[in-house]
Amino acid sequence: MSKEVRRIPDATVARLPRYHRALLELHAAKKSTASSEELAELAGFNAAKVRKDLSYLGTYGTRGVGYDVDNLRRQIGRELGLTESWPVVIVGIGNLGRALATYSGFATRGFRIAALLDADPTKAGEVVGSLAVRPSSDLAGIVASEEVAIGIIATPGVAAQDVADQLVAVGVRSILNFSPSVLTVPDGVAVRGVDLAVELQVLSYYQHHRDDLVAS
Amino acid sequence: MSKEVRRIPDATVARLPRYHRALLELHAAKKSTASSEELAELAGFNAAKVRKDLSYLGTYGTRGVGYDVDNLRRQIGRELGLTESWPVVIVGIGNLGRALATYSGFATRGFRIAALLDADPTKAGEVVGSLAVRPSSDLAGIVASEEVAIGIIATPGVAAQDVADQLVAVGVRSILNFSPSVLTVPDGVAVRGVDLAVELQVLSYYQHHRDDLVAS
DNA sequence: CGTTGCTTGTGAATTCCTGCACAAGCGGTT
DNA sequence: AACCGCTTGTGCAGGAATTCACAAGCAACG
Repeated sequence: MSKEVRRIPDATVARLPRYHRALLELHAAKKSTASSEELAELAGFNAAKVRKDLSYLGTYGTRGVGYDVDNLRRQIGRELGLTESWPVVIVGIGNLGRALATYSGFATRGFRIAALLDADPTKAGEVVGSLAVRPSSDLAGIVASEEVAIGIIATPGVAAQDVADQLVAVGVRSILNFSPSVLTVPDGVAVRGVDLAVELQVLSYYQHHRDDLVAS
Repeated sequence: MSKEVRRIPDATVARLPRYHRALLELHAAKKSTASSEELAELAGFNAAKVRKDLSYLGTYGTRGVGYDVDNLRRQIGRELGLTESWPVVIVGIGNLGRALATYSGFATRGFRIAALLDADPTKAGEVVGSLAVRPSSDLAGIVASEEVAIGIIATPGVAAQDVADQLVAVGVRSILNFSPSVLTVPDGVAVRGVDLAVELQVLSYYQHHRDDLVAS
C-alpha cells in the first residue's frame, strides 16, 4: 500500500502561481529555457527557493542549462489543476464584482466566468462585460449545469456568510472571499480571503515602524 | 543604548489587522470585553495564536476576564500606525481602480483617498465616487501637498513598473500593487502585491488535490 | 480572607520554512 | 574522450512560526 504521496508544502503551493505567470511571460518573450536565477528575478523570490520549490514537482530541469519554459509551465499548470478552464461564479455585482467580472487576468490564467449573480432583483438583466447579471435564485441551476467548482464572493460583509452558505449548499467547494468577513464553512470546503484594507494596514505598520527597524 | 526593540514577527503583523477588525465588530455589538477564544472565532484563527500574538504588543488582557475591547483596539491601531487617517493615491482608474476608489472599507479602517490618477488624459475630469480623476502629471504636487505615504497601483501589468518608479521618485515609500507584475523598488520602499488570479489558482490546487489529501 | 472558576501569558516542544553550500550531472569544446 | 563552465537538486543547519500545556493571576463569592 502506502502510495507515496508527494506532499507539496503550503508555502510552495502559494508560490507556484507566480512561477506559472513568470513562465507565461518568458513564453511570450520567446525564451525557450530559463535558469532558476531568471525565474527568481521574474517571480520575486531567490534562486535557491525556486529550485527547492520546483524540486517538489519532480525533476524538470537540466543541469548546466536550466528549465524548459514550455514544459515547466505545463507541469506547474497540471499540478495547479489548470488543465482545463475552471468555471467560476461571481456573487455580488457591486463595484468590486464588476471589476472582477471584467478582469481579463482570469480568462488568461485558467478560469472562465460562468455567471454573475446578485441578490438585488433590480440588477438582474444588467450586462457587465459580456454577461447579464442573474438573480441569486438561479445559483443552483447554474452550478449544476456548468459544474461550477469555485465561487467568488464580492458582496458586502454582512451578506457574505449567507452567500457562502448558499454556495456550499449547492455543492461549491472552493470559495474566494473578497468581503472583510471571516466565513464559517464545513470541512471539505476551502476558503481564501482577500481583504483589501488588511493589506493596506500591514503596509501602514511597516511604514510606521521603518525607523525602528533601521535602528535595530 | 540598546533600547530593547520589541520585534513583532511578520506572521503576527499580518494578523493584527484581522484582530483590529474583529474588535471593531465587537465594539459595534456593544461588547466591552472579549476572550482570546471569542477573538479567535471572529478573526478566524485559534485561541493560542491570538494570545501569543497579542502578547507581543504588551500585557493588555486581564486573567480570568479577557481583553478590554476598546483598549485593545486602540493599542493595535497604534501599533499599526492607524492613529490618523493615512492619505493614499490610487493610480490607474480602470474597473479595478474604480472599485477601489468607491470601496468604503478604506475610509472606515484608517485611510483616506487623496487622489485618483490615470495616465489616459481623456479620463481626466471624470468623477469617480466623490473625486475627479486627475492626470498623472499631478502626482508630484499631490504627494507633496497632502503628504501621501502610500500608493495603490491598479494599472495593467505593463504599466505597473513605470508607475512604481514615479511613485518612488516623488517620495512614496509604501506601495500596494494590484497588477500581476512583480515590482522592483529601491531599499526602503515596501511593496505588497495582491494578484487576484494567484488566489484563484491556489484554490484550484487544493480543489484538484482534495482527494490526495484525504487519502494521505 | 480563603476558595473557586476562569482566562491570560509564556516556556518548551514541535513543526514548518528558508538559505547555504556543494556534489552531481549536462552540454559544448578542444 | 577528457575537460570545463555552468546550473540543478538536495542534505543540512539555522530560524521562524505554531501549538501545547500549565503556572500565574484576577474577580467573584461565600
